[in-house]
Amino acid sequence: MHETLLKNIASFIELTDEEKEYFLSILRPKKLRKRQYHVQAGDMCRYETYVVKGCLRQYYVDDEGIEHTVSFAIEDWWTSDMYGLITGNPSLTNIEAIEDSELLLIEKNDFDKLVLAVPKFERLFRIKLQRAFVAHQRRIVENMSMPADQRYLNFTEQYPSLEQRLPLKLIASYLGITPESLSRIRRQLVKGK
Amino acid sequence: MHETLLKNIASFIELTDEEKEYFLSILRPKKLRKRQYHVQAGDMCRYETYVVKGCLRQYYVDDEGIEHTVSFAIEDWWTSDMYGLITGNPSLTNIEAIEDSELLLIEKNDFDKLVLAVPKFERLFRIKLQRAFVAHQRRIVENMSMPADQRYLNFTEQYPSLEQRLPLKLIASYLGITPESLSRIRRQLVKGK
DNA sequence: CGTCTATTTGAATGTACTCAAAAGCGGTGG
DNA sequence: CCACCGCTTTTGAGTACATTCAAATAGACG
Repeated sequence: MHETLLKNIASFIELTDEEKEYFLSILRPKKLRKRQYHVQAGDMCRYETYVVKGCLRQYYVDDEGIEHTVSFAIEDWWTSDMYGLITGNPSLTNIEAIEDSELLLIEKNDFDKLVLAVPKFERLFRIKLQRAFVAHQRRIVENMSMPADQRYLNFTEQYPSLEQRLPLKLIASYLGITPESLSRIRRQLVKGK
Repeated sequence: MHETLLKNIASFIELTDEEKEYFLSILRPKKLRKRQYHVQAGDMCRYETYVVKGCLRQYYVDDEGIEHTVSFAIEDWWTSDMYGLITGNPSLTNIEAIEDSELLLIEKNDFDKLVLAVPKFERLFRIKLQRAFVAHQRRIVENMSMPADQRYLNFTEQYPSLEQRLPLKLIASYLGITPESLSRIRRQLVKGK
């Protein structure tokens, strides 16, 4: 059960059978239908989420009602409303299923106990956060330094599987452009070939 | 010695005297003159950096030679080229002193030993990285959803001390706009009052 | 099949950019 | 202490990329 998750973890830290069992015991499964919310802005989000199957999208809705995609999460990725999780405040973002999805949740309380009991998990998440840190910085710099067409090309290179699975509209909202613009960019790229 | 740093740490974790001593023993002081590089793109950056005094700027230079400020670090902040640090590859960014500065460095090797020996430090950095994660997401969303003038206002609210200390040019390169644009934005804001 | 949403296309608009030049400011050396 | 030099900031004019608004087309789903 949950081999992919354990394998993922094993690439960072080595666990005893006992620790594995403990870890697995705090996971709570959850299923979502396409278009269903996992977290809504205003909710208390008190868990980390691991995606077993499917695809989630985290997005922020601005004052004008425009959706800005913060992140996607597909199989073997983690997601959460980190803001809500660490501050205890209501979430600022929505997380919804783009496809029928199967998740594993770790409640904040269980998470806190886990990392205290088994510091290797503290390590695991520290390392994962460092990687996210780098990815975030990269995204920030790319958004500042590159025109939209190049950002789109980077996206398709970096996440080819996402490119396939996602509607244009959502990719546009991740890249920070309008669907119309992305449509035009794609046309130009096809023509250019 | 290094009371501010210890106080900062104490707000996250409690250390024994022995642990404090161990921690302090691995810190390496470094002084920089204004305009001096701390890290240059292409260097191996093998340390975390804590700013005792002064101000650093981390920036990326794109293909067209334009500088994009990734982060600032003033007193009691940490900085590093996280990419170089975790991959072992040469840095992609430059870190330079904007003012005469005093730093404390933790070598990667020492850091790795530290967090293994004292998991509380693993915890400390995990928590700090979570906060950085939230700050990064916020910056990404703001860059996507707000016009430049509002982003500037947010910056002045969020970092009033930085606003005072930094030349316009550097703030512009952090906000992802040209110095000319920021100059015009400031004029508009003064007029608007 | 019909409805609803996503995508494409067009035309007009706007925000921020580039290029160029002037004014302001700070540091350095005579 | 002042004059000069270099860098920063301001201002102007023209431009470009992406946007908005509107409408047509295509696709998905019941």
